[in-house]
Amino acid sequence: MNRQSHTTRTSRALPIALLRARETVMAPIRDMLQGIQLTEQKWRILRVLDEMGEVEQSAIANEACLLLPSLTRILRTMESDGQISRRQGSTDKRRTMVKITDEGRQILEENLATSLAIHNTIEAQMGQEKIDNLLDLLEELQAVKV
Amino acid sequence: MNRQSHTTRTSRALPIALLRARETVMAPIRDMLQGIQLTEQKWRILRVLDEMGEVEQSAIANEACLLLPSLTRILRTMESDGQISRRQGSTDKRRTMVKITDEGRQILEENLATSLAIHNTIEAQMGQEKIDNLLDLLEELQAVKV
DNA sequence: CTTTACTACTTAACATGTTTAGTAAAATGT
DNA sequence: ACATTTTACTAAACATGTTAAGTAGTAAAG
Repeated sequence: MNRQSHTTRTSRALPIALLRARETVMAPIRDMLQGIQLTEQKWRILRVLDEMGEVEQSAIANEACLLLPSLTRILRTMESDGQISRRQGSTDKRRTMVKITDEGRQILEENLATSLAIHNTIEAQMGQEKIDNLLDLLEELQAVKV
Repeated sequence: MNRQSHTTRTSRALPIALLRARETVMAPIRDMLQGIQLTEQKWRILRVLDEMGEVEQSAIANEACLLLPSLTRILRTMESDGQISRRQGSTDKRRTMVKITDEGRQILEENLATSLAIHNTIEAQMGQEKIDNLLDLLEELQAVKV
């Protein structure tokens, strides 16, 4: 009995395929981030905050794919590093409202060129059409109810 | 000046889009794994070993997207739990050859049905054609040189 | 109005991710 | 043969992932 008789090849299993593809894309981004003392997670948080404005932590957790316990710790250091600011919610005092600071926004701007260059390298090899197609499929997969 | 003027929307950024899609797919798989005291990483290792037979650790790390230091620790507990076995390489004594045990294979077999059911749920909602298309694009992205 | 549930976090503990440094074996250069 | 470099890991330190438990504020039910 063949080894693959009872499971799908890992290269055709969605979770592993998504992970491997992501590793390819992240490798050069991680190189960029190492130069500016920022982790992948902090970069994601800055981008989400830049996009969403002032939001509560649960919203960041959802958008940036982080669990609240991780977020609590990460935001603590980002606040003391001056990249984000926090305040208690005015109507609902359970909530902590977070926004990006000018310093945080500056980090994004300083690394925009590198970030775009990485994206362009990938696009040059796969073609814009396929990238768009892939992004559409990923958005659709993300919306599936499981 | 609009907030999105200098960056791509995060939903159209490959790293975040890949991560979010993966979270959707992994959620029910994590539920399954919690019932059998197995982490996502150990599940991935078992699947890779089942597919590849006896291989060195570096090969597992590549295929399962784990770094060697993580793998060292994880395999230590998997060995003591009887899910894998290790031996020193015969020709090259630097290598550690790893293979899945019958007990490890049994874990895969016991959870195959659940794993397939999850895949089928997703396929039912997106359609097989789109899933195949997505997997093709992911394999292609994975092969890009960055 | 009070009790009960629920929500938005925080804390703690342990597993894994990630980087740097170290070790032993193998390959390479001279 | 010898020194040098490379390879395949392992160890340690710190950040993050993940689960379970706890806290305070809010909403719902009676």
